[in-house]
Amino acid sequence: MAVSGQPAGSWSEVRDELRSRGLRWTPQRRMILDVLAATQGHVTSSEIVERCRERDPETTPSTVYRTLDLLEELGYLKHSHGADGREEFHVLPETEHGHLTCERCGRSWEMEPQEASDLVRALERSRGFSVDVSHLTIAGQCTECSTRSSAPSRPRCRLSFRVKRT
Amino acid sequence: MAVSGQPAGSWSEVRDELRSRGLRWTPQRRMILDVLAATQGHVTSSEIVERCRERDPETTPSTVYRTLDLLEELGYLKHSHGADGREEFHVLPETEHGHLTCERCGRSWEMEPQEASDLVRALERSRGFSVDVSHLTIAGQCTECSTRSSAPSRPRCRLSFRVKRT
DNA sequence: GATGCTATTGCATCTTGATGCATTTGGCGA
DNA sequence: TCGCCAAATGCATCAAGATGCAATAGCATC
Repeated sequence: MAVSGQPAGSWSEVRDELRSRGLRWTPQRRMILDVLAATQGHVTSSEIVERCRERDPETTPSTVYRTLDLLEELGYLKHSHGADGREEFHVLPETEHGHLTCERCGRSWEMEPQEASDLVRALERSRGFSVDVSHLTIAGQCTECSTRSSAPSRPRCRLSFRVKRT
Repeated sequence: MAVSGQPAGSWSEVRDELRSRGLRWTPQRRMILDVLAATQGHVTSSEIVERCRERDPETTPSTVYRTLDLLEELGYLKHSHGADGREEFHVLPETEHGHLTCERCGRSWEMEPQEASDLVRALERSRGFSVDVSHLTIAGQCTECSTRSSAPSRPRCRLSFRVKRT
């Protein structure tokens, strides 16, 4: 796999890796990579679409989505879920981390892999299941919300999932 | 809160609970509850919409979605995420459980709360965060997929999240 | 039984993406 | 440099929901 810890310069390999797999280096992909290279931390796919549109208003969203999918398959990106619940990409390399989201106030926090390590090990041992921590988003209630009011108030965010149907 | 362990008969309380909160008992809600009462285990919202349509082809999807949201707020339903990744409702009372999903083969398994109890306790202790296990879906790779081929094959399902924007 | 207030419905529209297909175009081989 | 062919793009369309709004209709009261 291509990226395994290099700093941002790794984008320059993408072109070669694509070619070596019989895939193509197109102007659209180049632009999307430029946008990603100028990005750090979390970005939602629609943010990326917007940023591409700033550079080229002709940008087709589906091309962007497909490219993001491809880059994730190749290991240059990872996605998880932001505070607002939408798909969110992590531009690699970045420290792996999961997320906690409060169902009441909607805030979210990053979680070090080690915080979940017991779970990870337990599932590994008992089921041979290896957890993808960076994809993990744990919903629940944060301290503040659980202490603030004990009334069963309405959850502010109802998370739902969608999947790429293949 | 209304439901706290009663068997299916608890649906009959819904009407009264709605009224006591100044909410209304409408034919549409009645039908949706009939559908839910005839349901066990997991159902996706669109399955519920379909079943409602079987009874009354006039059913408006948004009414169903809104009713499901309401019922979840009232504690009669819980949602999480199915193998195909879409929103999935658990008709309560049901044993609380989380889910594991394999990112490669797409299968999923139920997980007893106790399997996650270390994590739950750790987060409770360190952050006061109380995990909503029944909402938890852990992505990763199942034994079979991790042993079957070590090649970094393409993940078959890209999960994404959406949230009710309030 | 009639009335009025307001919760709910139904409709139209929006959003985030996924997908099928015809057309275009990288880029390898000659 | 040219041509070819599969990969990629762009477009149109679909899908699951969310949401704003005007019209409808529960239901508590009289």
